[in-house]
Amino acid sequence: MDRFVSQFILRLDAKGRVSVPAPFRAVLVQDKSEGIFCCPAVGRPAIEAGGSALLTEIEQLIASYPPFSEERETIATALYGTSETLKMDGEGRVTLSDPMKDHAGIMDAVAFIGLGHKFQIWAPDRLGAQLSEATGAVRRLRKRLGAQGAAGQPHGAREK
Amino acid sequence: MDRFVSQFILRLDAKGRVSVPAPFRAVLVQDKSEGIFCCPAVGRPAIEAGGSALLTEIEQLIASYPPFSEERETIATALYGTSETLKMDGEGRVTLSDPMKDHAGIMDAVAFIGLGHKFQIWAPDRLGAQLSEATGAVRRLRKRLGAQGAAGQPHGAREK
DNA sequence: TGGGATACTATGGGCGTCAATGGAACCATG
DNA sequence: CATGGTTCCATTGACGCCCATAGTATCCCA
Repeated sequence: MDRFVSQFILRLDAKGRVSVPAPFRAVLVQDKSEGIFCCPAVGRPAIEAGGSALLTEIEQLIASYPPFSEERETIATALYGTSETLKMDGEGRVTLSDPMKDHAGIMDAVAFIGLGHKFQIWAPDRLGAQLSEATGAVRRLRKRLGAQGAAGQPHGAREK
Repeated sequence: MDRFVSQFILRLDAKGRVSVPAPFRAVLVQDKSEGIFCCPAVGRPAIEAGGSALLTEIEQLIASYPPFSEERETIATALYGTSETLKMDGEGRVTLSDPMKDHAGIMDAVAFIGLGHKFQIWAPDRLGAQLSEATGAVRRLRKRLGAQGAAGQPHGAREK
């Protein structure tokens, strides 16, 4: 298990703490991540979170812009400036900051959803809407790829 | 034996567990899969399941989109987010999650159907309708091809 | 070729462990 | 002294793990 998969709904307790799903913790420890790196998701009411893999991805995104360029400064500020590193307590719980909860619209429960090398944190009801929209997009994608008929896979699958 | 073939009807016990067919388990162990990776089939009341081959397939699809792109986020959310890795107990049984059972309409029994490098899990009654439809599709396909070859899996066999 | 023994699969149930959650004690800080 | 944050402990409920049973197919040997 070296990827973040599946989704989990967890509740916040009275002190605003929430348990990180055990499978996710397992991925993080083998990633050698002390804490959880996270930042607001651009264009979505969600929080990007993950270990060093996510950090590397962000670094590469920033590095793709020329040094000292306007865009690079803007991107770097938006991502690094709003990011935080949460640390887990002995029971594997973290406390989300108010700006984060505000960005995602999180009240008393959160949904963790795995995205492979990273994961996102949503307000459960908003994630539901996003998910149905996303599955619809995948269905359209499959149709466009010509994978319709009996149980084919999305890419290829031509009889010869 | 390195492919999933044939179909099996198994019952769920009181705790919601179901035995994975022994022939399928044999394929999974030589695939070095810890658990069974599975996700809802798009557009069908069924569950896609398999080992690392299925995971690789999804991974490649997602990797074909640039990081942080809108499409990639959407696809990853729909595929990774709705998937899970079931792990088998000592007797080769797994427990399907409620969302999965709900998606496939599974109540007290399931049908495993082999699809080569992966397999699907259906509610037995719904699979019957799907199968007759599929055989009809194959018949039409053969007619078009001149009624020779291509009588096997709908998505073509992979040479190894 | 037939009968018995054997191996294995599917299924049922009990028990222990771990994760999620709540709450209390303890330290730092103003 | 008050307050907020952090660490530690306790409960409960689910899940994983183990053993038991039955039915079936296979194999071996007479």
